[in-house]
This record gives sequence, structure tokens and C-alpha cells, in this order.
Amino acid sequence: MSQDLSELPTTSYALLGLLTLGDDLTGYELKQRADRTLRFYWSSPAMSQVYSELARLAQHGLVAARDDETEPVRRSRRYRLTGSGRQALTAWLSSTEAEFPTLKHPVALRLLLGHLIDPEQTLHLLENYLGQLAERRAELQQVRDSLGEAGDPAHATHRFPRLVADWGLDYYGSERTIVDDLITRLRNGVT
Amino acid sequence: MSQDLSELPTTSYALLGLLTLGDDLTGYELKQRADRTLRFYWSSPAMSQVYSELARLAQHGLVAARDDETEPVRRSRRYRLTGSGRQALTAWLSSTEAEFPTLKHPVALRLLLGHLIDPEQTLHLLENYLGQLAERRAELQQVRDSLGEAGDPAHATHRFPRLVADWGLDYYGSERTIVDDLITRLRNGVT
DNA sequence: GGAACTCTATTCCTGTTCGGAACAGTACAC
DNA sequence: GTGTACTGTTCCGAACAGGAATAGAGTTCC
Repeated sequence: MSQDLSELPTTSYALLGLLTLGDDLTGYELKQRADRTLRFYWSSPAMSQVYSELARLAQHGLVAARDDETEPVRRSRRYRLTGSGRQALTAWLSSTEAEFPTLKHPVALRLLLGHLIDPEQTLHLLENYLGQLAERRAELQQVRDSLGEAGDPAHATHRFPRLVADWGLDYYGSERTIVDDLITRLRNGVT
Repeated sequence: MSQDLSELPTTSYALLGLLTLGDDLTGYELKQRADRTLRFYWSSPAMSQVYSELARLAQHGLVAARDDETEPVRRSRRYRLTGSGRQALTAWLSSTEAEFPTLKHPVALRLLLGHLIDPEQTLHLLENYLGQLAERRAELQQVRDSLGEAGDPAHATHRFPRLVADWGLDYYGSERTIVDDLITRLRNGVT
């Protein structure tokens, strides 16, 4: 119930967002959901962070914990979004500006230091990256496929996840093209 | 002189890389250099982190500190890369695999939660992002311009920074195209 | 000449975030 | 029935970010 709104980091709201589907999840399940969707646009928070975040959100009354008593021995808590949780989330969405994306690109960083390494190794670096990229893209494509097609009324709720997934796929595609070109430039010895 | 190599986080090596140009810098200057170049591909470390990182690198003998004694009162330390620093950097580059890039995209995150916000606000979000993107791109273009043209022997050392800057520019360009398309899709009400 | 301001330079503190280890129960295969 | 994988949670330490505090040096400008 606390009204400390906008005091929370973005990750808190990302997790709240994952709970807007109405079901109640354990920390473990929430982490899985994050790995499945959030990971592509926002780094999936660490296990430990999911739990500490849930504890804090519960303290603020934005999620409600329910002890799973099916087994008395088994300690397992399920969390669901509360009314004020949903309210805090929409307030955050409409009242704050989105920051510019942050990119940590180890491949670009290494290419930047290309003068320190063997040219062959640089090429290997980029080709290896192309491989990883294809893998990632395939994973995201699977997610995208599960969201149904545009115009399908059965998946109308998936409209925005679909848009974002398409964004991600296009991004991976453009990254592929760019790296392909870089490899060509390097092979041709263009300085 | 310590041989704990590959025990350091990536940021340490990023900073070492910024010192490969041969000059010796203060923490402050190093942060400025990071803001100018590193920022586009790797989040520029916080001021505080630059200093603590330099202290650690000095402890490991990878950089050498020199007290600036021009003014006895003024405390100011300049750091330069040592031989073992350069060695550690090249060893890291050739012995470890590059991880996959990490993206934290607040705009994509908010679009994902589009069902919670007013459609007009979503459009505003994306258009605002286009503006920020254009700014960023212009900043990077300036950096790119300062690196000279391909084939120019005066800027042969800038070859790799140039490649990476072009990568960044292409990335910003593709991001613009994608967001333009998303805006069109949203306006046309395609689900 | 001094007041206000900006820039260089460093340190400290707090909070966020990540990754892994540890622990424990459950389910399934072999 | 024994290993092995999966579910579920907690704790710890390190990495990382951001801002406040401090302080001298240079510039502006009235």
C-alpha cells in the first residue's frame, strides 16, 4: 500500500509486468517466464534477484504472497499482482520517460582492440558470433511462433508481445547483415 | 606482475584497452575517453568504478601509477599500461570466448506492456525514442568522422575503431527503420 | 578585485545486479 | 533403490551505477 511510487528500479516493474497475466507464480516460475520472454529485451534477472525483488514488492503491497500449504513441510510461496501493484505499474508506465537502451557488446569491444590480435582470430570471433546469433534468433522465433498470427482473435492479447518479438527478430537479422559485411571488409583488407 | 590472469571482469580489460594508445591518463581523463568511445558498445563505467578499477589494476601490476608532482598540494595520479598489462590484455583476447551481447531496452520493455497503456502514449514513446536515436547517431557520427577515411594512411591505426563505429551507425540505422515500421503497424491498427 | 561558475580530480557511500554455492524435496529413469 | 534432473529457496560476495562531498584551478563578468 505504500505510496513510494517511482522509487523502484526498472527491473521491479519488469517483474510486475510479467505478473499482469493474472496467474500467481513462485519465484522459480517467474524466473522461467523471464528467461523465456524478458531475456531478449531486458536481461533476465538472476534467481537471487527475483526472490529479493519479490520480497520487496510484497513489502510494498504490490504483490501478495500466498503460502502453498499443500505440503506442510514444503516451503513454497506463490505471488500474484495486487490492485495497487497494477496501479503502480501503469503509473510508472505513463509518468516516467523511457531511458535510452544500454548495450554491452563484448564482440564489438574485442573488434575495437583488433590491432592487438591476429587477423584470423578476429574473423573467427565474428564468425562465432554469427553462429550464436543464429541460435538466439531461432530461440526467439520459437517464442514468436507461439504468439500466433496477426488478426487471429484467439491471440489478441499477444499483440504487443508479438510486436516486440518481431522487433527482436529484425534486430538479429540486421545484426547478421552488418557482421557479414564486416567480415567481407576484413577479408578484402579494406582498412 | 601477478599471474591471476582471466580473473578480472570484462570492464577491467575494456579499460586496459583504452590505455593501449601509449599515453598515460588520470582516472578523470580515462573516464572521458570511455564516454567518448566505449559508451556506444559497452556501457561507460561509473566514475567511481574507473578509480577502483585502476587501483586494482595497479595492484596487479597491469598499470603503473605515477604521482603527478608538478604541484605538491595537488594530488593527481597518472596511469599507463605496463608490459604485463599489455600481455594480460592480449592473453585475455586470444584465450577467452566472447559472450553474447546484453541488451537492456526500456523502450521494448514498455512496448511489451502496451496493453496497459493508452495507444497514443505508446506512439509517443516510440517517436520519442526515434528522437533520442537520431541524437545518439549524430554523436557517434562525429566520433566516426574524427577517425578518418578508409585508405588514409595517416589514420591506419584507427582501422578497427572505424569498423566498430560503422557497426554502431548501421545498428542505429536499422533500429530507426524497425521503429518506423512498428509505428506504421500501430497506426494502421494491425494487431 | 572578488563572486559565481565550470572544469579537473578523487573518494566515499548506498543501492542494484549478477553468479554461484548450498540446501532440500520431488519425480523419473534405469 | 539409486542416481539424476528438476523444482524451490536462501545466502554470500563481487561487480556495477549514481550521487554526494571535497577541493584546487581556471574563466567570466560585473
